[in-house]
Amino acid sequence: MSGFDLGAFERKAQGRWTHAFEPDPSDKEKYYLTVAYPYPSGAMHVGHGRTYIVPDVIARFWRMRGRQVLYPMAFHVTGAPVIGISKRIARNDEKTIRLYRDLYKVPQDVLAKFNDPLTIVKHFSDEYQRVMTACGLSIDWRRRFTTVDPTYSKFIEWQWKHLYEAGHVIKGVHPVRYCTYDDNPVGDHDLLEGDKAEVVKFTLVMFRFGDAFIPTATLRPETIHGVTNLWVNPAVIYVRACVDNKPWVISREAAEKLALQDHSVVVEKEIPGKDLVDKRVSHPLCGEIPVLPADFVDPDMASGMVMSVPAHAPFDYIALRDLQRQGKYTTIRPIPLIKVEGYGEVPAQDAVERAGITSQLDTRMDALTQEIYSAEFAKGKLFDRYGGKPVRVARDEVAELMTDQHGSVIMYEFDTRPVVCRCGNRVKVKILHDQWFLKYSDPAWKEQVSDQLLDMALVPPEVRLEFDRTVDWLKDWACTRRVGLGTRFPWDTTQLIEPLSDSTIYMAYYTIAHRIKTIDPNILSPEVFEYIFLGKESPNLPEREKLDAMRKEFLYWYPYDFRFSAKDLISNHLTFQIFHHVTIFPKDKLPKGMVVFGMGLLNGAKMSSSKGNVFLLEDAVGEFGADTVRMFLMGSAEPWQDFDWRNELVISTKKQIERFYYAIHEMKDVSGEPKEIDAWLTSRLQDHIEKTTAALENFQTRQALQESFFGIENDLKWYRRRLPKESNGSRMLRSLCSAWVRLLAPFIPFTCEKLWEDIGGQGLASFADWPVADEKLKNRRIELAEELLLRTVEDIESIKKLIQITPKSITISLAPGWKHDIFTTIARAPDKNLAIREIMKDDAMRKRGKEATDAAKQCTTLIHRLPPQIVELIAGDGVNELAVFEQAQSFLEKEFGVPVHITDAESATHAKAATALPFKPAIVIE
RNA sequence: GCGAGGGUUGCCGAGCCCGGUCAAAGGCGCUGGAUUUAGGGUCCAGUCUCGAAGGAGUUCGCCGGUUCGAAUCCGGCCCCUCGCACCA
Repeated sequence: MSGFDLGAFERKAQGRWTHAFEPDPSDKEKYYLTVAYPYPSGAMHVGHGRTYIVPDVIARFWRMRGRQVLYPMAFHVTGAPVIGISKRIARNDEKTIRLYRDLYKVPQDVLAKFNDPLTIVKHFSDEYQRVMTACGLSIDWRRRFTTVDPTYSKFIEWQWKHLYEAGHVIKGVHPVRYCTYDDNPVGDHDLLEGDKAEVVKFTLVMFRFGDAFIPTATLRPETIHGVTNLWVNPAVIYVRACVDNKPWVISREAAEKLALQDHSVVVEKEIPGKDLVDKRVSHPLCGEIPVLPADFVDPDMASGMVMSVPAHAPFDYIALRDLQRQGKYTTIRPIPLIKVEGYGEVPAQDAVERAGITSQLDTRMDALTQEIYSAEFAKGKLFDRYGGKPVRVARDEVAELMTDQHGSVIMYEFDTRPVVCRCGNRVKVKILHDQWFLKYSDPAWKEQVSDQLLDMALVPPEVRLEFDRTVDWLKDWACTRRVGLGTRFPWDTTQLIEPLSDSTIYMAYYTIAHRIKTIDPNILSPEVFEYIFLGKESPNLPEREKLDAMRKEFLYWYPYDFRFSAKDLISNHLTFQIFHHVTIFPKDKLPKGMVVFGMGLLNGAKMSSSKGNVFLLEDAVGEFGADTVRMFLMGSAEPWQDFDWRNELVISTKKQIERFYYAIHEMKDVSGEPKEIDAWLTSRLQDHIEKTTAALENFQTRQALQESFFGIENDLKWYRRRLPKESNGSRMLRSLCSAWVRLLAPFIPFTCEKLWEDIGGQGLASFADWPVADEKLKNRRIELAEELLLRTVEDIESIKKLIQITPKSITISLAPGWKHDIFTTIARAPDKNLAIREIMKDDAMRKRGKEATDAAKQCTTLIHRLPPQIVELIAGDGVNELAVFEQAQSFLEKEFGVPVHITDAESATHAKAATALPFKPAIVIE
């Protein structure tokens, strides 16, 4: 027998698989699955492994079931991340270098070339292909492409033409995080600090100040009626600036920000904050008020000036109180204007005093402010003299009034600060013009998507709700970028199509990817794609033969059957792709299903490359073997559940494969005559085949593995136990070997390829026929008999343990016929509680008296404890218990090493014998 | 805050949708035993509590309800994870 050597199996199979998984259209029914293609900016870890192995298992399963299976792969390289990475490497950023050199193990000479972003993606996409192949993924690599290929760009342009013509592409303005130093919008990954900050809309309330205006930013314009003063920071230098041709007094920072937000700003002169103290300002809605000094005023917050509402804002309240304690401004009184449940006349005072806050600098002040803000917004109502409306209504109304009549404008600002760019500069909010959007907010478009979702299979079913909510919630999506790699936006070639927006219908591109490579990109006009994908003829189409071949591929493969992706893509990619599909393709080419994955954990903690908490897939494959990695990942959780990689569990998985390997070798040449127990094993095998098949049809890899691996293994254990001492089984085991190897082939293909050869299988295991359960080989009666025996053995064991005597003999007494009658009557009774009464109406039973009622009660309990199918069988044809035990007598004597007697209860002498019930014989150990 | 998912016995994790088969699968860990076992392999047994007869008792985040009967259904509460956009 040859030894167990996963590495050798891998090398051998790889040789035989070359070009094996490159399907073309054929007469067979197709099965097309896709995964979200990777963005190759780093090495693969075991979490990626699962993402691609799950579809591979499914692909292999359907391939063995006779389908023509397409599993393609490509690389997504559009966008900005690699640009950032290459820049950081170019300037020798320590952290980045360490990540790539030490964790991803990029050789020094390769790393040196990483200042070019395309080199990075080239390097890692080659690595991806190498590692994916090492994992045994049955991918058609002929179709590999990247999203910056010129032909792909042509395809994207065609796609966008459709979107545009459908009216889904619109132009607008959009506030973004912006770094004035880099002169670019700032994405999450470019932030040093403040990634949680959100852009919020402030209303600038314009106070008249001599010939100028002082704008104060607020989220609560309705509180204008309660303003008692403005706050200015005396230590800050303010400026007088001409904003949109009107003089404003604002902080220096505010001047810069306003310039980014569609305002013309010309700074005229500086004004020290202290010079503004005690000046008077006015607003039509609150009259004339003074400007007071306060240290808490932050010049980097909006306009740098604050309107004070001491009755409703804790900061304002405390600042005013502190001044008044010094004997200043004692005539100013907070002006309450909102009634809110749970607070007194002056909510800010109430809250501050309740919390026992004494200082403006108390860290709880922000939380307190938030608390009052929320309470007033949710439950607050303005006093009748201010209109009596709920705050949530009044707020918008007042804002509108101010904008229309009192010169208010909107200013964008972050809700938390600071927000700092990687370059160290403060990030500001800029309004971008010429920003293009995909109009996902369009109700008609949404409805098309919702309709399509109804026709799609979603796995697991719980995600359907999440998809529905996402469609509901989606707003317009800014779909162009100024930096990054990608396809030029056709209506403004200075911009690029944003990476999520160029990855929505590429599953269709896979069908032609290998063929389109032979065509000059320059002739790929929209008409060409119109023909390939929609069958629309136009005059003078070039390369007609190639186009026809591509049209044929598309028609054969499309639509895809299932798309696999991680769960965090539901709120964007997975939903976007449906939007795009419904716009471009006819109904019969729309997606059919999606499978959504859970996340990966490493030793209980979230996997994260940036935190170094990853285990590289290539290392895992090298250390444990590809089959081990596959089987572990498939068996540890269902695809949609989170899984946890733990080395010690992986090691035991490897032992399991080894056990399987040797088990097959031990069984493959066995030649004994079949016995009764072979029929049992065969019958059970049919069940495992059925259940494994059903599980894989539902993408339950874990369940499938439980059935096909552990299920069969446990049956074999019982089987061996039941064999006579000298026997090692019958020749029937050979067919079990064949079925077992094929059942496991999708999971551990390398080992199975080797075993398939060893047991004389024809061709590749990867293309062998999937086992089919044979109804004729199922034998419920034998299974029931074995079940009875097994339960009795377990009972004997537990009694033996309890009584702790050395047994000299065991007597098994079977229940008499009349107890079987009772059992059957109760089992069939619709109401089991009334059945006893019915039974006791029978004369024969009544004669037995208490014995009969006891038996009836015990039967009722027993029936509730047995699985319903078994009860049904016992009550039906039943099982000849006497025959079962007589046949198993030598087995039982072998098991327990003492003589075993079998009697029927009526002829037994021991008192225990009376306790015998159907399917539960009395046991007497002496 | 909004949206989605989840809390099971030492751990991981089935089961809950379709209430009785559930003291609750499987794996891991631990304990004991067997084995020409190299102290790491394999096999067997045990692993909530009690029990010298296959049984009984208390468990499935917390509280309450429905039911002859609830880990499973309903209501409330607490806690955890993920997504919330211009980022792949």
